[in-house]
Amino acid sequence: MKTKNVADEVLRAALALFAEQGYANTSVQQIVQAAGVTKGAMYHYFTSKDDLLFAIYERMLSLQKRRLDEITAAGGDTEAVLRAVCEDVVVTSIDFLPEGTVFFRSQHMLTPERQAEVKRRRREYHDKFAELIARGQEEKLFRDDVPVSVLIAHFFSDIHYLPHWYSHEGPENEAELAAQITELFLRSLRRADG
Amino acid sequence: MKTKNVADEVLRAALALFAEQGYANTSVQQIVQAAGVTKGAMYHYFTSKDDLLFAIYERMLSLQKRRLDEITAAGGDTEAVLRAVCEDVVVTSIDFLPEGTVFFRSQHMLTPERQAEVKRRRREYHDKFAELIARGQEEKLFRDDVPVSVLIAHFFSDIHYLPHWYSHEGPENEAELAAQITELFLRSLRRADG
DNA sequence: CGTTACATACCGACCAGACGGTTTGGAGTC
DNA sequence: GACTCCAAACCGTCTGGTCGGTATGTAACG
Repeated sequence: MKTKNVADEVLRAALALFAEQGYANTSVQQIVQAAGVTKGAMYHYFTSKDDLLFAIYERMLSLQKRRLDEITAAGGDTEAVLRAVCEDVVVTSIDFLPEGTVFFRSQHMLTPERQAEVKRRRREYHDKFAELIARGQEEKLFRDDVPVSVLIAHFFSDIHYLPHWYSHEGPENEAELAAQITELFLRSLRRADG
Repeated sequence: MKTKNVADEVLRAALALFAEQGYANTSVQQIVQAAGVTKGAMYHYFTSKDDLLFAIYERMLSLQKRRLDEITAAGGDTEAVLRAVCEDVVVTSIDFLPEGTVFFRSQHMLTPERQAEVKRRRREYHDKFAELIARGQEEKLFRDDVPVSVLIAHFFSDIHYLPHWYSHEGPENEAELAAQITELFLRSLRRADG
């Protein structure tokens, strides 16, 4: 149990510092100091500074994938499922705002192998998302005059941008915001004639 | 004339390296080496590494603002102006992809004063953009059931995301893509009943 | 035209300190 | 006494930035 606490505390501190100052600009010294442990302790649980960063990615990727799987497994008509997926990922992104900041800003700081791993896992997610849109197109619900890749980028851009502008002090309630963003996306996605 | 070349060459090299490796991960040594000049020459024209970064921001901010001013000055009905503005900023962002990468990724590496300056200039841009949307709302063209701040974020998220997924080798023609993204945005912006 | 006076442009060796990471050693537990 | 867990001292490398010095240009003066 103590084991967990040290490693967790280090990760927590690393996340906060990476989000605030960026990965390359944060020293291992700062991290262990903020976590209240020593370098020896940290290097006992992690093999490198890079390892710390990847642990953050690992957590995010697993979480997102799990939630996507749960929602699609529950089933329902295409637009309802897509709406649920979109709203959920917005809410989740708000709940994990620092993770998002680090996630999108520091990907290029990972070792090439780990970058590839992150890319692979993200593509898995995108592909499953693309399937939903393709299904909607077959059902003549969604437009097909714009490439699916553009439609997907159009949605994920909102997710990506959230950490840059959303403030917990702001007026927006997170569930409400999720509904609004999702509605904007679905509106642009639907056929004009449908 | 020689003066210009050295400073320009340094900026060009810095931009490429910052985009590729990130600001904090790029050394002054690498920059001057890539530019084919010495550190002494560089520090003759720039006062610090930070100065280099800010010069990149300065160029981008000036360019965007100038283009926005030109388009709004030309006039026209609200949706046409907004469409022109949106398409232009997409195209410009594609033309300046490395600048965009650095712009969005390394803002937090600037000194606090310069961060504030960038923020101020960006707000200027946003405010002018917001005016267009407000005008469209008054004319009952655009929806008003979603906060303007959310609508703006919804559009700029696409701009922000471009450097992360757009590839010059890809199938998308830039003007076409600009039209598509703009159309998606406008569709979600218009009143449902209108 | 020769000479002095000064500015601008640039070189590259150099520095102090911070960096990520390693090693050593000891305290606690089984 | 073997093992886990961690503290602290330590190491070689690389960093942004500095500085003494030089090369080139140009303007003024006699």
